[in-house]
Amino acid sequence: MAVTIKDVARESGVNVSTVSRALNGEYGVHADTREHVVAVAQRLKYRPNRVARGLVTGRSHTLALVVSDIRNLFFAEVARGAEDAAYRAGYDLVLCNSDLDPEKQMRYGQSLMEKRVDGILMNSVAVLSKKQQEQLSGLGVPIVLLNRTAPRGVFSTVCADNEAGGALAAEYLLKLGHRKIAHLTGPRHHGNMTERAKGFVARLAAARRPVRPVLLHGKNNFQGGVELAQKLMAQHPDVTAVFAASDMMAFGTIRALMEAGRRIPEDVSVMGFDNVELASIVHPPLTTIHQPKYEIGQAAVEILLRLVGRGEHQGPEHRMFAVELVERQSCMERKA
Amino acid sequence: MAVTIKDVARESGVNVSTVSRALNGEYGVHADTREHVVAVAQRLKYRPNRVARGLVTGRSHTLALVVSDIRNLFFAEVARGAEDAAYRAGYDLVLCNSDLDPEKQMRYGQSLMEKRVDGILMNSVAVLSKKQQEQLSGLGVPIVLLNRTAPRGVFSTVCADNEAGGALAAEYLLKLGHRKIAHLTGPRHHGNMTERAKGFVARLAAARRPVRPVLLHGKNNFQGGVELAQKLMAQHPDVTAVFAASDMMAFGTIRALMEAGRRIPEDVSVMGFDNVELASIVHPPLTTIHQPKYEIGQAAVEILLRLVGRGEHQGPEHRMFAVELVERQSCMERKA
DNA sequence: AGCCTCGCTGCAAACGTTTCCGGAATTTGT
DNA sequence: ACAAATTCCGGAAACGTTTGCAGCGAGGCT
Repeated sequence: MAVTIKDVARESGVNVSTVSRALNGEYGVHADTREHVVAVAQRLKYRPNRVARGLVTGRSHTLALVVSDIRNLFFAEVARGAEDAAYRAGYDLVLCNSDLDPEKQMRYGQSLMEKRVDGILMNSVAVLSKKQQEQLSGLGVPIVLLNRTAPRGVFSTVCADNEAGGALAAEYLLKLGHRKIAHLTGPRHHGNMTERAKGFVARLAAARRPVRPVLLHGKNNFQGGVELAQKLMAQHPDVTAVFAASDMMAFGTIRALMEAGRRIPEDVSVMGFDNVELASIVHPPLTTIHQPKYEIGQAAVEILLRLVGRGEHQGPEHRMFAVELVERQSCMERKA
Repeated sequence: MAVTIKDVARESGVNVSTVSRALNGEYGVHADTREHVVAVAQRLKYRPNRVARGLVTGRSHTLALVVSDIRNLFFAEVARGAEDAAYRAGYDLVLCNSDLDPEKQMRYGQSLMEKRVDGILMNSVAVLSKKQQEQLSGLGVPIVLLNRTAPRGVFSTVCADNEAGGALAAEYLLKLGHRKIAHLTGPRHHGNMTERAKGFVARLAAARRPVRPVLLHGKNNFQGGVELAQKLMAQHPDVTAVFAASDMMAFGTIRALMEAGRRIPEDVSVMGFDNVELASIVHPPLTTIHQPKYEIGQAAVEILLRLVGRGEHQGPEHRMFAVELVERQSCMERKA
């Protein structure tokens, strides 16, 4: 059915090896024959079978992206950055949704291994046991993580400066005069969010008049924000500012607060983290910490590509992106 | 390095063909030997090389999803549905972002072909020329489209009942007593949106007192909504209701209208289409037409799987999902 | 003029599977 | 007990490439 390299060889009167060399731009083939061969190949509409090629070369020219859920705006943005970079390099990207389920994550690892993907881009290995992590790193395929909680030295990482972001938020809220402050964050041991919390409380503690925020853990999505905000109002009705660990959580808290009759930002200031597109759309427009999501995805595959380039993965690489505060209308000075 | 089927064969004292049969659950191998072989395979942690398998079977157990942009919430949701279905069937999904660029779309087609993907899930072929469409369908791989504008009989399709959705919107606005109505839609010849418009104007025309809406074309995103709304206010300041062809466009129009001092829904009612998660989050919560995005993705790969099952693609399949109106707070009765 | 080198090409092995085919061993039928 | 049918297994080809090796002719060097 499909036209193979043999057809091209027969049609152009040379050996398949010559065809291969001619088409792959290798040295050692006469200009004339090369020209002739490519002409024939074009005429026959020859398309090399990459599966066969992969079998002998050992590379599949495929990368994988394992995230918890592509519907999460953050990951969608990362995915786009990653895919663009992969496309430019002639690689393609298989998408996996793990829901942070350890079992699913390991199954993906195995399956991707069997497919001989050249590299894996992974959300996080925080939910995995030490043994599972070793199993993953022992797969022999370079892995870059989107946070840096993992044991250094084994996985590469690329992420935003979450800790600095948390500090930025703290500074801003402090500057506005807030003293009763809450931080609503994701599950315990969530890599990136843990760092945000760390930077946040550290900076608050380092203030001239230190403040200790109330800290609540919950789900990292809209509903989680709603629930935590309700809990917060019940337990600490006097807080005047809340920093949510993601924009989606911030949207949820805003919703819950407004439904309870609080005005944003007059009664309580709310900050997010991520700066997803909707942060500027929603009302009130959300003050948040921007992290370069697209660039993170892009950088991750660049690292991956470099790693597959030099065969046995040498030292892992690490890259961290700066974050910045983007001020909108969800925060204001504490009323005197 | 990696353990192959030969290692398993040697270690368990049988031929590779027997190992293959034992592991793949084929008939014709004694229960005892099978048991022994799988035990050895497990001990050696044997993982079959799917590339090699793919070479001989001709199937890669890989599907592809090509959408314009995964950051579009609609596609993210579709992608998740598709990936879940693929995962269950042991397939994986490669992600492609076409930006609706014809050249990029064709390059993806070629590349996916070379990788021998078993099926392709594609956003739309509306931007492709007739010749390009034929080229795609001639690739020999089943393709299912996410709209039904394509020449029937060649591609399979799955989509929501866009036309009915448009009609639903019209009915609702009519019921609320609106007479000055606008429809803000995407580019001309955008498959799904064209149908929405069709259903919308048809239903308005069929009313007891027919109304002819003003129709504006623009970009299908937030910014497009903003621009069209501004244009609308300049040209037709008297409209009391606008139906945007997507939620993102609706968000944009709401933003533009509010910035111009119009109140939603008191001064003008706004409807969307899609019912993305944020439709309920935003203020005011958006009245919109719900379409089952996750299920669409899911159904699409189910069709694909069926198609690859029966070798030469028989007749293409078509599937259409019902839509429904979800009423929130962005619309109200026209003031008397 | 002979030898070496070098550029070009063909041959064949290899990558790791699946699967067709045939043979041996075992069971069934009469 | 013998032919026939059946079950189980090994040999080998095939899938479509890449690539190491060797051959061969031509040209440059001494």
